[in-house]
Amino acid sequence: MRDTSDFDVQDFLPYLLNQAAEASSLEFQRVYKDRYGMLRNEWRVLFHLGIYTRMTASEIGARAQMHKTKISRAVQRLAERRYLVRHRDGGDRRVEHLELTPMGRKVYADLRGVAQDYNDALVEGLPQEDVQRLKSMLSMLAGRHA
Amino acid sequence: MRDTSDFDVQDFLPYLLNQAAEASSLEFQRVYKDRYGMLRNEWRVLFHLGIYTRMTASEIGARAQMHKTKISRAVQRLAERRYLVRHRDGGDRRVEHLELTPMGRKVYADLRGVAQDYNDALVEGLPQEDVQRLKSMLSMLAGRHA
DNA sequence: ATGTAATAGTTGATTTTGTAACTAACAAGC
DNA sequence: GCTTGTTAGTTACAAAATCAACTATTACAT
Repeated sequence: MRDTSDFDVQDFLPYLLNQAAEASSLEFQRVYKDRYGMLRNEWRVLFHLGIYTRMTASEIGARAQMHKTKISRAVQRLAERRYLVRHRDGGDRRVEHLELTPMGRKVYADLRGVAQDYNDALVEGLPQEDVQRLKSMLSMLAGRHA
Repeated sequence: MRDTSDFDVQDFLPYLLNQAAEASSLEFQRVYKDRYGMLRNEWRVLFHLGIYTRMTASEIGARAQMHKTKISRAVQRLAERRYLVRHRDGGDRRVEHLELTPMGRKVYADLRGVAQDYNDALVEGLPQEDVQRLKSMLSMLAGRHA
């Protein structure tokens, strides 16, 4: 039934990572989708603005490793829903500073709470030390060498 | 600059997992794309057939956690390129047993080699024990939706 | 045997993403 | 001043994912 080689899909790290990422995102994804009709990229932008209060699209792109077109469209939809506003930059008229509206902050606060609970449930039962090691390995693999 | 809460994107496991998964898949993705014009779902199906020699679409779906439309379309393209063939089932005429052609096996062997090397490079420097623990944690996270 | 449900896999309509080209603004060299 | 290059962000079109509906076949209960 098995190939001669001992290499299995389960040994291939990118595959395992994708499986784990998809499975672990699924349930939470449903929350922001059902509750606010948001897409993943919109959630990511919202999350970043919730944490770093004021960012440009490029800054979000650099930090979240998202392509600028994804950000552009996510920002557009979040702006339509009045979850964020765009501010001009004093010196550089190409730049837009993004900030959550009070409504956007409310949505963020709600989802952050869900995310926190969800995250806690995910690592429940695992030793704190293992979780810490997992996170640092994932950060390393993600390429931001933490 | 930071929100009052101490919850960061980097603490949210699904986010970290997605970042790591995307980053770690990128380079390998380019190989099967550039070398064989394959998509990720096609690579996944090819990989499974390379390992388990003979599977139905449903079996692949169950094992790889892929939706049947993804598999259907991936199989279609792989069949067009003569990387696999479909065999009738003796008893059940709904079922198709899939198998790689010699050409398909050659492509699989090539890509498996690349995958192995790539995987080795990814975990290079990390203690064997840590890698094993990472894999088992990822399997756990991939396995159960909570 | 016959009606109903379930399963394998495909197809079509709509959404979402990805790639590349685009506009607008700034910056640097001459 | 001009030309050239770079950066911020948008838009257009093609590729792909998603979701639901569909065909064909088998299973199961009455």
